[in-house]
Amino acid sequence: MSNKIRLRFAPSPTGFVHLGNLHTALFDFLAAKSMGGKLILRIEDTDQERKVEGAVEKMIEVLAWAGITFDEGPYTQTERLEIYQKYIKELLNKGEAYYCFCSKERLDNLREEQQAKKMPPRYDRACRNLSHEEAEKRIALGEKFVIRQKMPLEGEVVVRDELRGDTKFPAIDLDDHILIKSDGIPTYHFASVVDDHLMEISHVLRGSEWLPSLPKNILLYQSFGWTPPRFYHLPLMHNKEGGKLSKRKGDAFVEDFRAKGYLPEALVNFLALLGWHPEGEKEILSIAEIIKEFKLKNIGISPAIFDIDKLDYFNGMYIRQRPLPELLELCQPFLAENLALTTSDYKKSNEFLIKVVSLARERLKNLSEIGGLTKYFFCDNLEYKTELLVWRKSNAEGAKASLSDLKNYLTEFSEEDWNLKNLEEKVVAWLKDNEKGVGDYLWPLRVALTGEQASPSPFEMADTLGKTETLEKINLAINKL
RNA sequence: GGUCCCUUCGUCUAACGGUUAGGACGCCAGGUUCUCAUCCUGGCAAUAGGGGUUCGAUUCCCCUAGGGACUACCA
Repeated sequence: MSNKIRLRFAPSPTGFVHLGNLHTALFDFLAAKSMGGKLILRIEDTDQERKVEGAVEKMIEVLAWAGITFDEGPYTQTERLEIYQKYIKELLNKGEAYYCFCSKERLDNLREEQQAKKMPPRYDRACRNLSHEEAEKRIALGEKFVIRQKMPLEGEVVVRDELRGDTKFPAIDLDDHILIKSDGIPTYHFASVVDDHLMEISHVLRGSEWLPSLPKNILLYQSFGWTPPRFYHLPLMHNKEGGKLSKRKGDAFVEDFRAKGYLPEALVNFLALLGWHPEGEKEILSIAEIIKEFKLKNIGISPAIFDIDKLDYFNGMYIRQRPLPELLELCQPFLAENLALTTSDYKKSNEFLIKVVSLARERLKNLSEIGGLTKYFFCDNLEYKTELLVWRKSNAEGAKASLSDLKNYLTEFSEEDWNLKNLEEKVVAWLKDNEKGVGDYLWPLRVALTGEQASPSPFEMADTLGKTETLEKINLAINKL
C-alpha cells in the first residue's frame, strides 16, 4: 500500500455542470493540491440511459474555466467492463455475491406491498440461497440475471467518515443491492469501489448524499480484503428555501452563472467558503491562496444555503480587481447591443470603451449588467422626463438658467483642456467663485448627459463623451425646458 | 414508514470545557458626494428546546423538535 495522495472527481456525464458538481470538484482539487497529491478524473457512465453526448468535454472545459485541472484521466467506466467482470467473479467465488433472477415486475410488486404495509422496501433475498448449479443451469437456459451483494444478516456495520467519526448501521437495514445489472454493466457502487481501489485513491471527498451507501462500499472493501480510502462527505448546498438548487430558478448550473458574467475566481472563492473556512479572517482569497491554506480538518459538516448576495459581493470585488483591458474584453459580448446604437468611430474605439468600463465597473455585480448600465453613453437622443433635469427645490427656469450658464462656460474650453481633471477643478472653482449652488448646476448637467437618476458624475460623463457631444446634449436639455 | 446525517446572528462561518460568543454578506445609520455606486466609521443581530456530566457548557452525553439525504437493474 503506497501512501501517495490521490483523489478523484467522478461525475456522471448527464449534461450541464451542476453547482454541486463544481463544489465537489473544487474540494477534490483543493485537497489534492494542498497535499501535493494527484487529481484524477473518472467518468461514471454506467447508466447508459442518462448519458449525454459531449457532456464530458463540456465538463472538462467548464472546470478548466474555474481553474480546476486534472493530473490523470479521464478514465471511462464503460471502457473498463472486463475489469469489473473479473472482480465480480472473485466475489461470486468467495460467496460474497449471488445471482438473482427476479423479474422487474416481481420486484416492483414486492416494493409496493412492503410500502403498503409501511415496511421498509427491500429485496426479500429470494435468490440468495440458490445453489450454484441451479444458477448456472438457469443462466445456460438464457434467463436474465443480476448479481447482488450478500449483506450480513445481523449485527451492525461500523463505518468511518473522517469528518463525523464512526457511524453504526444495523445490518438488518442493509439491502442486498445490485452490483451487476442485467445488461452486464456494474452499478455505481460496485464500479466505484473497484476503480477507487485500482486507481489507488487515498481520499474520497464526495457529497454527503453518499453517506447512507458508505456501509455498502466498506463491506465491498472487506469482501475483497482491500483497505478502503479515507472518506469525507461534503455538506450539500441548498437554495434559500432550503430545497435543491434548480434549473428553473437558474441557480443550478455553472454555465448559467458564467453566461451572466460571474467570474471564475468569484465563484471559486465563494464556493470554497461553503463548507470550509480559512484559519484567518481574510475571506477574499485566490485559488492559489486557498490551496495554500486548505486543510481537510477545516471542512464543515452542516448543509449550506447558497446566498446569491454574497456571491454578488465577491463577484463585484473581483470585477473591480481585474485590469481594465481584460475587463473590457470580458464585457464585449454584453456591450454589443449598445455598440449597435451608434455609428461613431470614437465610440467603438478602445479609448472610449475603456473609459465606459472603468466608470461602470464599481457598479457591477456581474458583467451582464453592463449593457443596461452604460446605454446612455451610446445614445444620441436620450429619453427622459423633463422634470428629471430639475434639482430638488429648484425649478425649470433655474435648471434652464444653470444649463445655459454651463453651456457658455464650457464652450470656452479648448479641446486640450477638455479632460476630467480640468473639467472638475475649473467648474467647481467657477461655481464657488460665483457663489452658485453645486447641486443646482451639477444635477441638471449630469441628467442632460445621461438622462438617468443614477450615473457617473457629470465630469466623468463630459470627459468621456467629449466636448462636442456634451454641448449638444446640454442644448437638447435646454430646449426641453 | 425505516436508516443515517445536520442544528451558533436572516445567510456563510469562528471560538484547547473558561471570550464582552469573533469575522464576512445582507440590513440600518453616519462620513465622502450633484445622483447612484465605490470607499471609510459605527450599529442591529445567534448558541433550536429540555434534561444531565462539570466548579464552569456553544463545546461532552441523552431526549425532543426542526431540516436534509438515502431508501432504483440512477448516479
